[in-house]
Amino acid sequence: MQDSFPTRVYQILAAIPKGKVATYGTIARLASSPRAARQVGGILKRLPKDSTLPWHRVVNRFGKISMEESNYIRQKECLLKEGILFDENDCIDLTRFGWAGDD
DNA sequence: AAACTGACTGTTA
DNA sequence: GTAACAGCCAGTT
Repeated sequence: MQDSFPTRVYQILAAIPKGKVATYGTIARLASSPRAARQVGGILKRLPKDSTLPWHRVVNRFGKISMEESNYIRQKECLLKEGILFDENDCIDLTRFGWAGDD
């Protein structure tokens, strides 16, 4: 496809199965830029207000939410609501909930 | 157009 | 085992 990077990220985001999470690296890889993990975060941070994309399904490679506290709480709530569980360290078990790009 | 920034990641110290 | 450093690359100013 010829879409620009953010567009690809949006489409990948929309493709994350409910109850799964993707790391920035995974999304970057699927967006054909394996080293642009950072940029994925940059895009999510500046997501358009009218976007209804499941941005909350994106965490860092440790399965940990990587943002300031206010949004952190909001994201965690969303994930819990989708059946994603956090361990005592507030980390998601990526071996269980991590999305490999194939459901 | 050039420079700065960052919701990451992998490697070294 | 934790802490710091450096690449990375696309968005923003």
